[in-house]
Amino acid sequence: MNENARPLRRNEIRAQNEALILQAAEMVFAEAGFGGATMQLIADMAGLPKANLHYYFATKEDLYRRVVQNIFEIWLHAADCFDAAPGPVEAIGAYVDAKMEISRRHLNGSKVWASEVMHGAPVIQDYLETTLRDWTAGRARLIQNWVDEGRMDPVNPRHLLYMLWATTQHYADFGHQIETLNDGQPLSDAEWLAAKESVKSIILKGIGAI
Amino acid sequence: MNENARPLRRNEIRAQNEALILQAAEMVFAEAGFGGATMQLIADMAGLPKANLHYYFATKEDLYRRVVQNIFEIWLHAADCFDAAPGPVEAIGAYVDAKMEISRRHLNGSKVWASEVMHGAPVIQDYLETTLRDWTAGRARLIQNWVDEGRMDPVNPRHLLYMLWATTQHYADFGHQIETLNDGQPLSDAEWLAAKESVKSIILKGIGAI
DNA sequence: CTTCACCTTGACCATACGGTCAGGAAAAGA
DNA sequence: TCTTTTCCTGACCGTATGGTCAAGGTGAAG
Repeated sequence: MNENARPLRRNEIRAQNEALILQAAEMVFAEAGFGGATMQLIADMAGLPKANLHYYFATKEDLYRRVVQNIFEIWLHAADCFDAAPGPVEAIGAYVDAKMEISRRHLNGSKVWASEVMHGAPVIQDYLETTLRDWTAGRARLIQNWVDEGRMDPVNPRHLLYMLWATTQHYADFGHQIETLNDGQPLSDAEWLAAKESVKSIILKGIGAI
Repeated sequence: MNENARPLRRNEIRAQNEALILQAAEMVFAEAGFGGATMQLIADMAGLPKANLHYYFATKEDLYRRVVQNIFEIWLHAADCFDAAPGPVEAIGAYVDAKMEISRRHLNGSKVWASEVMHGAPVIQDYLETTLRDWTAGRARLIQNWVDEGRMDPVNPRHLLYMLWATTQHYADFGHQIETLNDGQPLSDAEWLAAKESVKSIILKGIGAI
């Protein structure tokens, strides 16, 4: 797999192979689910012998856990723009943009994440109960402040967050359905833009922020 | 498959066992995914020997297909209220109500459906390309009419439909996450009502229908 | 009662899966 | 150079899975 003539250094080898395996695993887990995924398939996808996977990741669960944690990090990071913004319009607008971009750029990761939660979060339950719970509480308070300041309608902050998650995540998880309804064509750049704008405008108007 | 001349008692046995198996299968497929589900587990859940499952459903795929088709019927049926309504407010309001009820009453079915679509719709791709495509085109036209008549803002009908699907489906598929963020408690009747009203009011206001 | 189609199930089978391991190759360190 | 550490992998193993089957049970039609 290493076409460059230059021999790789130790830490380079490890980093490269782990990344290769994680990428292949993300794809296979997204397409087949945890139960349907096989180490052999991931190995083939990564172009490595199966035994080599077990050298870097002891078990299938370990590998899966790493994939889930990776996407969780990205998912949570999209929240940064939420804090930097001066008001609901900018915050929610930027958040929708960021999450739509995740749905588009990390399609497989998004699916793995959805699958994990859907099956009861067997490996990241603790994250949900700590990191995510804290994050959500903080953002709900922020939204409540905007409500109290009269900058938007008195909506339930949690249900608004769920709506943001749902609408943006949908374009990844149900991307296949959307593509089928789009005459089998993936959404074009323009259509992605239209989707983003549609989501943003309906929600922002819906909560009385514009 | 149905023989009309067959004595009633026999039919009852078959109907009862098929229903039992389908219910158990729906639960196991929802919790473990297609790949993670095992016939043995479904059999145990149904209180029948494994070989008996294979008497009624030749293969795991057959059983899975039946589960998916069942929920698809229910899912599509929720559209009825869409047509009977005189305008966007009533139609979308009733549709959200119906779909939220499905998320609540058919939680496992909803998850199986989501999982099926997420993994590329291996068994119901033809439904997506025929029944669903037709249904969507019809509803999109209806919405466009309302737009043309000035009864709502000029939103993209398809993205509005995706938003309706996403927001309602989310309460099933990500129900575990929502429950975790709700201090580990399932949503109460009041909270389900609040969720429904929240979704309806934000979307209806967001599209300028109220 | 006899017959016959339908239902039931323990035991069994081939396969594929996750995981292991011994031993060799290659880089790093001395 | 020689030694140590890390990396690589074909061959292998125990187990669990989807699926089969033959033998026996059961309701009801004739």
